[in-house]
Amino acid sequence: MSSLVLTIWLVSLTKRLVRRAAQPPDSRDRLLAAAAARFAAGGFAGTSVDAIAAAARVNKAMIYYHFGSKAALYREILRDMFGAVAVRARAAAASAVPPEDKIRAFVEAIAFEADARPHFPPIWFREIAEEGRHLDAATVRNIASVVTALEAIIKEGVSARRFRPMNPVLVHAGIIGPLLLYFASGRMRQRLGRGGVTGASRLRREEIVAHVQRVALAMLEGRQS
Amino acid sequence: MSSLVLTIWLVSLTKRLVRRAAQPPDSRDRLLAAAAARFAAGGFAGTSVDAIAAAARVNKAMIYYHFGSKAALYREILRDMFGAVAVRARAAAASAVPPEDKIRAFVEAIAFEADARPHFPPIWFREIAEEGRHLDAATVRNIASVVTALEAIIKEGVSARRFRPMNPVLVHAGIIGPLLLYFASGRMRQRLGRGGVTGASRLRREEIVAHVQRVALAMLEGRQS
DNA sequence: GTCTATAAATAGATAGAC
DNA sequence: GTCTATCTATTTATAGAC
Repeated sequence: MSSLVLTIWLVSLTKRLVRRAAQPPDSRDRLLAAAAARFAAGGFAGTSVDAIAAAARVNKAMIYYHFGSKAALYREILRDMFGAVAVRARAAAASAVPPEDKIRAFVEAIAFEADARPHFPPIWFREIAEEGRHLDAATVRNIASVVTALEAIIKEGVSARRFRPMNPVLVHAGIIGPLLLYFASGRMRQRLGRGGVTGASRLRREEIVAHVQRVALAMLEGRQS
Repeated sequence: MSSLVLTIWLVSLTKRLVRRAAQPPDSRDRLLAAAAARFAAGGFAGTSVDAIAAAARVNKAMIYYHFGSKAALYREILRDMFGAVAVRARAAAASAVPPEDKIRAFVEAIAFEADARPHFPPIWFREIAEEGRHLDAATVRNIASVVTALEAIIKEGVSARRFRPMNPVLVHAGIIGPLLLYFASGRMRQRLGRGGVTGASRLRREEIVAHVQRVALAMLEGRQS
């Protein structure tokens, strides 16, 4: 490697490090993280740009500098969120394992994203309630591809005579519904637990994931009607 | 029946009919109905009192006359909603049928309320996402009693050696999650259906209810690990 | 019970200096 | 890229006439 190239690379690295030292995470990333958390807790309408800027400890005008509008910032979060879920769901469908394991991997994929992006379950719930008013065409395609990935797994299982045919949307609801409910309701469950509901605060992540995996497989393997 | 009683009854009936003719449903009821629909579609923060008043075709000041504030109007809707669900869930648990039928009745109770109050699934989703910020103590008790009713059914089934012991919150999530998702996502499913997702617009109410009933019973009867 | 007018606070967004 | 100051529209809520 020529010393010129090395020098250029060193200079650019130094610049980046200096910038990071001055304002640790990039203001754009800080805004994305803060906005995701605030939108999850308060919804699009319930979250002001002032609140986002304060949570990110960034000047409000930076939202308009980076994203152009509050709505565009929100769309960016939706795109990232559903994009990541779609990638992981497609990966589960494409892996080289038996269909039963693909169903388990699909369930785990949703749970993984709920852990990686805690804003994802509440925001998904809100978007459902809102009838997808904020979703752009690309995001709708991503959501559709999650269901399509599940459909492909089911079809494969049916071809291999291990599953019986089922409406993929029905299976999807049986998986996504309980999982999102669990991940989005942490605080609510604790409140119910203090109110005397047995097992509300005790329910663990591995239990619900295993439960949803068993339920989905039991239905697909069709041991009852 | 004395003619005096008859006359009093006729006069009161006439008064009511005249009032109804002048302003068909009571302005209070119109506001409650309009607010429920708007809060479901837009959330608490996303719905203005102007929008509610316009939808109810009632003057905005009537909201403050009848309810005192936007928040109090919203709480009134939550109280009615969760009160009705709790009553119906407890009725399912208290009926004189075998535990299997009580589970089926519990599922049907949720579905019945989702039909009777279409604002109920989206608003429940929103309250979960919001971590129950708008819920007063009475409403939290009502929600808890829904889970408690389910717990009583499970315990009865366990005593009768027909169910195995299960965390009621887990069973609850498996029932409520898919049901709310189905009832809240009508428009979203149609959009996915147009986007090419198989069976998205085809899925019928009776299918999902029967599915959730079977799933809950399969888990409780414990034919697999 | 119903309505108009308006107060008071907060919202999203922009201009322009640095 | 960052910040201050500010414009404009909208928000919840109330006062007071009818």
